[in-house]
Amino acid sequence: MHKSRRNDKAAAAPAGALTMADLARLAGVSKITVSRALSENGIVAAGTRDKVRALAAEHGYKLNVSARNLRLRQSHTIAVIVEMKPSVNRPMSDPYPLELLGGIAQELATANYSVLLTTTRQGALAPAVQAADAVILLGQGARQQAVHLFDRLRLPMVVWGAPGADDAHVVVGSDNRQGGASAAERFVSLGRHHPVFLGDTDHAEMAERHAGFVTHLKAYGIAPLVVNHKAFTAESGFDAVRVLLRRKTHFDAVFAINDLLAMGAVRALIEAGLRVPEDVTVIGYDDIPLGAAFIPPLTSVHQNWHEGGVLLARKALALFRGEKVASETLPSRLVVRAT
Amino acid sequence: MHKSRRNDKAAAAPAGALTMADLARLAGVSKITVSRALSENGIVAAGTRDKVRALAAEHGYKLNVSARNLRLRQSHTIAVIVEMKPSVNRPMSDPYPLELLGGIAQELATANYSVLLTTTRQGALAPAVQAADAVILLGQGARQQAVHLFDRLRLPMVVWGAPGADDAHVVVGSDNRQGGASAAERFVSLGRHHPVFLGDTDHAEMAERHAGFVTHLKAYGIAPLVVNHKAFTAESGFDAVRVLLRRKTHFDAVFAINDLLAMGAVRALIEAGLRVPEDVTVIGYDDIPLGAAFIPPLTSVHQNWHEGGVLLARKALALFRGEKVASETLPSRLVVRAT
DNA sequence: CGGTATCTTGATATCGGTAACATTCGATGC
DNA sequence: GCATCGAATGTTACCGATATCAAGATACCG
Repeated sequence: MHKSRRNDKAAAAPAGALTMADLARLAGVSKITVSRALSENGIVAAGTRDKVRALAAEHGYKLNVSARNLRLRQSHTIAVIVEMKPSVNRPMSDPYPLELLGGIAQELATANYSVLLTTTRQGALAPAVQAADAVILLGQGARQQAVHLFDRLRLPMVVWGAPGADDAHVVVGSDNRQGGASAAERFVSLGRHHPVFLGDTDHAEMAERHAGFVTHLKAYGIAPLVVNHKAFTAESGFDAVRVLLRRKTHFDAVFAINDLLAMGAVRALIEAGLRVPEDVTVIGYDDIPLGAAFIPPLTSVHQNWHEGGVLLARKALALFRGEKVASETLPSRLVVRAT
Repeated sequence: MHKSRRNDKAAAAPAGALTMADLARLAGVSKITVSRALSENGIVAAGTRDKVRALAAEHGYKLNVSARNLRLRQSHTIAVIVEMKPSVNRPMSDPYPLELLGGIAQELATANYSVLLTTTRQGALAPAVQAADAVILLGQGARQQAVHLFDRLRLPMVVWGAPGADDAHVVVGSDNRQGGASAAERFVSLGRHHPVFLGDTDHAEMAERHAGFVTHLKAYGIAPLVVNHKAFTAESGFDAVRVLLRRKTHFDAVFAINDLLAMGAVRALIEAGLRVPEDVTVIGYDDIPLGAAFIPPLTSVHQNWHEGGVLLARKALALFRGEKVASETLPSRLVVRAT
């Protein structure tokens, strides 16, 4: 009554400043009883519980998360660090970070956890990141950064990407090697003997696709022509294939490590008067929506990003709980369409 | 020494359990002195400050954010709610939520704020959301939801979208009306007299684009053919144009409210033997990276999402501080390429 | 040299919850 | 009828930081 706290500052933040103590007074019980009544597994008489809950609802009581986190010594928060590098040769057209994010958010929400989002590019990490229970790292060149962060934060960490030799941290990713193999498999089953691999073999994930592709073909005595290509755009795919055609290279199949490259390739082939897939078969990677809407609809290797996000979240939580967690690779599957 | 706290649970969370009190003991000063030494504007002797800071760095001291937030009665957190509706007719290929998110994260980081990410789709909001200092809402059908949330949370809120009649909350969006007008402008300057509008006029933002487009043309006595179209995919753009061609509709320009639609339209035109842009000019909307990589490169209306994110963040913070904040519309601009 | 102004540091209380232990009270057993 | 048990609730003490007010140390003034 006498404490005119309501007149503080903007009265915005402390507006709903109803605490458990207030609620306890209203209900004629003690703080702890209120706490127990509101908590899921508190041992309270049904009558009291209902009364308290009704009162809480009526007055719009909000639990003070900071207080609880402080007392419980945990944050109920997982930090997600997204590497935002709108690099020249890798347009941010990829919907994948957002899909991963969606999966992560969904899974963590069901576990009653919050997602704290941070992007690199901004200099320092938000201070709250170090308070998180665990960290999930998304991004391409994430590897070195990951180690760096790990040392600095000393937090459980899960990384999205290609599993590497260094197993310093848990990695979740889709099976790029198998993806490459499934493309090879299809070429073989179609009787193609002169396939071309189009992509950047220096990139960790792409290297996996390349390895899977080459290895599988080798079993059939087929050695693909590898066109090492740094850029990831449709235009560069178009150009690459045009160069092949101009040189009169003989090939009857193209596996591009990315749908844009594949679409560019298809366009170049058609423009040169070749038929797709009769003369040359083309397989892309990522199965982006545009590929399905492409004309002709693109055959592509699909990755399940949403599920990847869910998995990342689960592993991060498990890691925090001190459970033993292993890296995991998600299967990818070839979606056969018209090319 | 005697407190074997280290053996708690997984020893993961309380591992770096170095508190200010510990640090104070090490430095031979009191807690509050440590607090002041670490805070930016604390009044402490230079010697003490350096000593404390060195000690903190050496032992990897981490500030307990929960404790500070509790004491300071604020969360230093802004909740971002992303409406994730992987609806059939609106593929999540749009990179825009991620770009907005990037802008928001960047701006908030410089203000030393954290981003708490939540998606709809998950039933209940994370409990931490109500602790946030403000809320930013991203998503298409956000409008009704927004009001609902506003009432429930009683938090300052900023919404991304088209400014509507109801000014219950602050809205940031790009100028769809102007975007539509700039497409019209280009058609006029090219001397096109039979333009087609392709898109869903029921959708708030699209309706704005339509209005701008029609209004601008009207000044020149031109009435476009409006093809009301619910879907947002390339395929549906393709189909829509094919229908027009089959009906022998006469038109020399197409304005699609989305790049995918536009690309589908271009494809249909080319397939029908028409030349783009000589016979029919096509303008898309959003200027997605895919469009630039399209063959031929797509002319499109560009929206500055990153800046939009920054603006959303700024307004959310201002709102929290109790400042007067108005809705704002960002200019969009036509990027002329080959179509 | 006494006294006050300034600078630096400290003791204490507090933010809003929850764990651990204590207490009350009715029910049950013998 | 008395002891015992268990359910329901309360008391107290924290979690780790910071604001407030007070006190000690040092410098400066006439």
